[in-house]
Amino acid sequence: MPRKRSTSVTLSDVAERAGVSVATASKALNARAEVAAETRTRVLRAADELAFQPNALARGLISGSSGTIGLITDELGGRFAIPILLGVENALGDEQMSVLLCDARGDAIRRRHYIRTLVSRRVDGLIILGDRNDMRPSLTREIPVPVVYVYAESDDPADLSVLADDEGGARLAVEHLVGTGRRRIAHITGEEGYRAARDRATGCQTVLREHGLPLVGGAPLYGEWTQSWGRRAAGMVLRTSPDVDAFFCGSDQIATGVAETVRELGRRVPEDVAIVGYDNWEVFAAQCRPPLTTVDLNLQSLGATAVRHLFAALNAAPTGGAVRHPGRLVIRESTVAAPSSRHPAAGAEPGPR
Amino acid sequence: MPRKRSTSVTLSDVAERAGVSVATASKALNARAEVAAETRTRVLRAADELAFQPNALARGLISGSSGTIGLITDELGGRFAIPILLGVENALGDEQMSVLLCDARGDAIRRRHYIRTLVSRRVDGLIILGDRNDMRPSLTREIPVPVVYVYAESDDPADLSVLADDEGGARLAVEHLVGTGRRRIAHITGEEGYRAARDRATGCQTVLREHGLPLVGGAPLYGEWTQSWGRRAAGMVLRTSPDVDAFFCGSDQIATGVAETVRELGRRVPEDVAIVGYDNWEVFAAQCRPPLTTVDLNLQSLGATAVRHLFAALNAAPTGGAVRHPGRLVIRESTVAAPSSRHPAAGAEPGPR
DNA sequence: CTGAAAGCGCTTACAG
DNA sequence: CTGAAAGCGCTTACAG
Repeated sequence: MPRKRSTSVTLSDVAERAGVSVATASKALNARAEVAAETRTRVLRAADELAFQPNALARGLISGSSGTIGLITDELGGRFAIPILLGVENALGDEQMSVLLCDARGDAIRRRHYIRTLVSRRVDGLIILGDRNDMRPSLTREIPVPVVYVYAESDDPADLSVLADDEGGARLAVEHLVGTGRRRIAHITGEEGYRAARDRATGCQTVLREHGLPLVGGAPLYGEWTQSWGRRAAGMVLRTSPDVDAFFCGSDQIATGVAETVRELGRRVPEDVAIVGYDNWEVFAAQCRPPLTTVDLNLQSLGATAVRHLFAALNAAPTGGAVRHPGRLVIRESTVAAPSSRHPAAGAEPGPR
Repeated sequence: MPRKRSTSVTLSDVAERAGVSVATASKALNARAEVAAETRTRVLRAADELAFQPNALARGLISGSSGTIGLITDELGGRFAIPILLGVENALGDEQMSVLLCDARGDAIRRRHYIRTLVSRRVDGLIILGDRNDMRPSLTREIPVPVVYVYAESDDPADLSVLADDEGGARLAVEHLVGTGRRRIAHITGEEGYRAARDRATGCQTVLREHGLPLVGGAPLYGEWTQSWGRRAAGMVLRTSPDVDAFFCGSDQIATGVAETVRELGRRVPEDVAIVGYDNWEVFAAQCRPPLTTVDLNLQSLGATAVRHLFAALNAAPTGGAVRHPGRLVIRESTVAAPSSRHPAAGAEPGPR
């Protein structure tokens, strides 16, 4: 419990210094029309000299709105929460809103506790940020303010959920592969338990079917979201289907592992085998040998979209349903040879700086 | 601007339903002593039935304290902010405090704006979270509440800064290498402009000097914080100093690159060459071939420490100075051969699941 | 043990 | 154009 705060400058301090009433001071500072220009200047100067900062708590009490949004995350540590969070925070800043951050760590008790706290703090709305694109139980019933689910879908169709468009992202990737002449494409991805993995596989298979192409190996290779799974799976595919000419991978980590094995088994990327990752996680995608073509989920803009929907719900009747936010393809050298590659031999490392 | 909120349940609703005054209701809910047990039960039941949540804004107005802490980050996207943030958020939760999160994106204008906003919201204290351990200008003068700097040091010695102990971390790493018999140690690290890089180099060189050992190559190899720099630098060292028997790296990313090159040039890790990373960034450290021994900065507990110091400052006269938070060594197979390594040949990949 | 009253810092009709 | 008054939802001396 903090010690009693040193009293800060208050509106009546400003009013006194400007020689007006607090009512007039308030109007002057809030740029209401009915204040004489000269009076306003005086008040503004006084406020400035005293470094007056209006008490947002008092304002909130009156307006019934705190100017804050609660953001409850499942797992901040994951690699999806942060970009989304950044998009949310940025979009809220434009609206003079602040974000109260709570990390529930995937614990239902904690989540409940945080919801109570945030309601008590009179947040104007709530964003529930999931750690995977999957379905999850609605929490809206216990929350008296508008709620938007992000990177997780509420199981109540009356709730609004903003999701990454995994099927669409996979389409972009595989269409790119087909468009650059690949015909023997395999799909190595993460755990089948993730809807994201299944949706990407669906998008991949749909495109192949549209082009009358087979999926090498006959089925997606589900496994783990790790480089080591990428290495192993690539080894299996290269052994059983040596004519494979492209890998579409469920993540950049997997793609990095795939690239290592392809390289070690003596195939050239992209000349012999193309590789596409997913996530555009720079530390992997840009540092892979060669750098990875990959799908960027546009997570920041997904976060901003969520905020836009939340504001719509604050101002009007909320709408439900799932919004799929599109990704984009980032093309690097793992699918298309660099314009001026001096040494076609693998292993050429770019120079410093 | 949100629409006028649907009026929420208020203390007088509770009081009315319980048949008491708001004053009594307040006392009952706050567990003050001077309330009859029977009255309290009645009030609590009424509050429960109405799902009453006290208005934190009103409470804050009275107490002069909002029960929130402002957290201003430089770059949430970096890999250090999140673990620290988690530690901070968790420690604050234990104290019933919420965190208002603002990402300044390294922009001084934004930072100023956020400081004003947070002061206006009457945060009880502020945490300034840097994106590198370096020195930076103090902001304390413009902030009327206690401030703690984390993962960045204020240039005003009267301010309190909590930093990662990079020199100590490097000592742990190099002492481990020396202790396991390495004598020809090289140091490959990131940009010299980072104090973290320089401090780690200092720690490394100090330990070597204490043991009368040379630094292979004569000086630390400063470069970039990337795998590709690790690959290049390792190639250089192996060419010019083929008797090198260990690499201490400034990051796990660099170490990953080093491991790749060492492997490709036919040396075994750890038999011929040991590698130590820095950061314990799991997606790199655990997925490296072989998994990396590395220094964990204990960032979560660093965040908790910062909160502890902030609370001390809230309750008493603040103290200044820089606190160095210790890291710890995480030992994996890049320095010590696994107990039962069946195939000493490189490339053995662990099984699935 | 209970309740009426004052007040936290501000805004907003409403008189003047 | 300005200011006195009421009120946002709560807590806290202070009477009773």
